[in-house]
Amino acid sequence: MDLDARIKRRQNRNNRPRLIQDYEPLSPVAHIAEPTNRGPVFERLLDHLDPAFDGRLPPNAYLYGPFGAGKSAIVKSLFSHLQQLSTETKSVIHTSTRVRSPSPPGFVYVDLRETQTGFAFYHTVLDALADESIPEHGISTETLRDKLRTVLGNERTGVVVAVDHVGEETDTGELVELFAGLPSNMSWLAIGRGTPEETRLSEYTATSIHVDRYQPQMLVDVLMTRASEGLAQQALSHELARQIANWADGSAYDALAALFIAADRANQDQRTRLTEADVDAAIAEIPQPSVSLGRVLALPDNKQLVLRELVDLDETKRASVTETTEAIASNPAVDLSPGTVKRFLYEIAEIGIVERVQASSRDGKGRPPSRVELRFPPTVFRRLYDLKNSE
DNA sequence: GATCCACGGGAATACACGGATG
DNA sequence: CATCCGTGTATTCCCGTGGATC
Repeated sequence: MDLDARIKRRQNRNNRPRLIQDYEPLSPVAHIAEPTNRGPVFERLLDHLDPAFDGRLPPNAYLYGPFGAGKSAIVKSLFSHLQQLSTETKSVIHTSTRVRSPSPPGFVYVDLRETQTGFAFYHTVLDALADESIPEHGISTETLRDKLRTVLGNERTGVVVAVDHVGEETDTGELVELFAGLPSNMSWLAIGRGTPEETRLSEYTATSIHVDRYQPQMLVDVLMTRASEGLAQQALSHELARQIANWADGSAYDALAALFIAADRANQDQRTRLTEADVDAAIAEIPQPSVSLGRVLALPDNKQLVLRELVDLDETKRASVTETTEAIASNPAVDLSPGTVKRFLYEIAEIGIVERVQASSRDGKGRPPSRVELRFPPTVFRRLYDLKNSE
């Protein structure tokens, strides 16, 4: 928690006891700086990255494990520390008259959820490596790649790129394609869910590191830590945390989503403590299986806008894609043609963020319509979307 | 089959913006 | 400075295909 948050929290205290002090620590897609209880995984990653400390480039590798095991949190945290270290070391070397001390590689983290095209990928990497700002328009992908080659040519040791969420929108073949034609002083750490074999990443990597789901006790710790940062004192009992943890089956994502919804529900009721009914209701709201809100919140703005309207739509307006389209497109807040809204709905369904469910074929002629059902908990999306768009 | 919608791929068009040109 | 050009992205539109009933 940063200082601003601490001060804000003191301010709020004076009004009246507020259950929710801060949504951020409760968010299942926010990663806190130091993930708890993940020491062994850090150690294995550091073993793999060990050559970096001698100024050599580690080979390609693959970190994999189930949904909500903390993979992204671990790598984000680790890479930001390593990058900082790398920058500091380099500046020391620059200002020192003595040479010969090994130059560490650079470390860049790329999330393929936000970086889906080759253009976006090269842009992100380049932006992290170059001091100058990189244009986002009027420049070809090929030019961007050339620039990246040039920058890498000046890197003594090279760069390690963490590529998160391989296998969602971007598969192994596309990953390899992105690195094709780039200098060999660039290696990658892929992160995904599938095993090295089923993703064929074993063909490209020397090392695979597996992350296991959380043990229930670890999840309880995670929940208590987040609750202490985001909620009023004593709002979450140890017993309720245990219930959530047991249900979540090792997924910190699911556990935090449940906590978030339960807290929101209690807050609506003007209570300052969570009850078992809050938790039950929360669990009922989370679809199984569900898709990460990280993916939802990484969609283009207008697609998120369509979803934001969708989650508030009356049940009766959701009977068919056509009806849903009309309801959303007729909203003045949505400046899109009905055709586009419909297109978006189909595309969002195609990638599994909503699911088309065929109506029990009844009256009428022609192909029976289908309605869309959410594959993510609406309460969390609603709050996070509104928070993000109110700033 | 014939007919009626639902779907969804992909072409066409509009757009935003950095850079080049005059 | 005003304008045009090149490029990737967003939006819109078109139309063939899929799947149901009669």
